Amino acid sequence: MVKILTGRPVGRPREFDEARVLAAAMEAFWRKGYEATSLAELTACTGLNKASLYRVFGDKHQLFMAALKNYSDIEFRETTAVVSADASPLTNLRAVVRKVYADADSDKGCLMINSMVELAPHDPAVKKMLQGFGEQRLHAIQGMIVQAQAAGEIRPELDPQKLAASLMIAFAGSAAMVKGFMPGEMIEENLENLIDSWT
Amino acid sequence: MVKILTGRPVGRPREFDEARVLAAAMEAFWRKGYEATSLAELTACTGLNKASLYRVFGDKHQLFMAALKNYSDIEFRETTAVVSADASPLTNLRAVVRKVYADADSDKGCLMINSMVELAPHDPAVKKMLQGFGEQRLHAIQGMIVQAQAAGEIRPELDPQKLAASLMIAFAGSAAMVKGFMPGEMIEENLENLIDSWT
DNA sequence: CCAATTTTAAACCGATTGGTTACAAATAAA
DNA sequence: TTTATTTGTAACCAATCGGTTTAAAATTGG
Repeated sequence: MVKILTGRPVGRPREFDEARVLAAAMEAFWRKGYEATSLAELTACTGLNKASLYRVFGDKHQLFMAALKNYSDIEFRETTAVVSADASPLTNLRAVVRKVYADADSDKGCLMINSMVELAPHDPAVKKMLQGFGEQRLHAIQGMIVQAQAAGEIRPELDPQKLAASLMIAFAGSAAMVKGFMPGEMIEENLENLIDSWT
Repeated sequence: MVKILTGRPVGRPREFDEARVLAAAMEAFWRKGYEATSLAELTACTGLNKASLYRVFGDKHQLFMAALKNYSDIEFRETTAVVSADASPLTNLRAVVRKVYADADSDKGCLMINSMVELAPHDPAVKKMLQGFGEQRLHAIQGMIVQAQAAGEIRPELDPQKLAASLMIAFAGSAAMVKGFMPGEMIEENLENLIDSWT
């Protein structure tokens, strides 16, 4: 017997959009952190009840991991999207910097940095996932720096690996400071100055 | 009737040292964060039972605030202690930088940065306290930079306020990155390079 | 010794936590 | 129309949460 592929699955159709639910959960974790976000809040902001949430996403920790991955995917996709083929490498790097700090401008900061601070030391799964995301970004930034050096826009004697690391640290610091201490403009200016010091 | 001042207070003598208890609580919050540290863990690591803990320090939030202030006091005192009268301003600044990143070298990071990320956006009392600690450090660093410029050790055209801000951001980023992504040596090198770029 | 005072220990508290189960509703396939 | 399958709702669960109360133990002062 060959199974007929009708577009519709058997059983009662679900009344929610999986992507929207994940986005709502991500927003909650982003705003309040993992521990401080209760299942009750999650059901409230997603509109789903616990049972549905569990069947689709697993437990709270699995849902969090999915939300974290979702955040990284979106952030990385949107950030790489700002580089344009006809711009100079340095111009593109500046665009990426602007995008990154614009994302973390609200007092929510960056979900990846928030999670690294709150969870990484005692949550191996989160730590491993974040290390992957970090490597991905470190290499992407390093690649852009190498290109800019080839184009003569960044001083060639500077080590691309070290520059990339310093930019990552500045990103992390920005995401932390914006949550309680420094105004966005001060952070923006600092990032611009950092890039300027490379030229 | 004049009250006689005998050294010993009336009533049953307490069996614990207040400073040691606060240090133990601080350590717990530092390692696991505010939300993830339960009263049960606090009683376990301090040795006190809930009733004693509450009578002496108030509720969990008050205890946390005391622990946070304790952390800041200790860190600031120890850091300023490394500056020596006979060293050059820049040498002292380098010593401070080494001390700061040495403190955050473990994967516990820095309790102030941890708290800023976890709590500041939705805890006004914590946010206000951290802003105070931040201003204190910003001014101290800025003062050292001005001194170093007067001594001709840092380029005079650089804005001391901006340099101090960039160092604070680098500190915050270091404290975040050490918790899950970057090895201590990479962070150390980055901070050294930052200071070098000012000379 | 007795009264006042303070600390300790443990039982106790309602509320909330993350998580499950039982069942009715809604659909496709037969 | 019946059966299988999946979803949504809500009641339910034990464990833990932060916090309080009660009473015994230990001290000073009279």
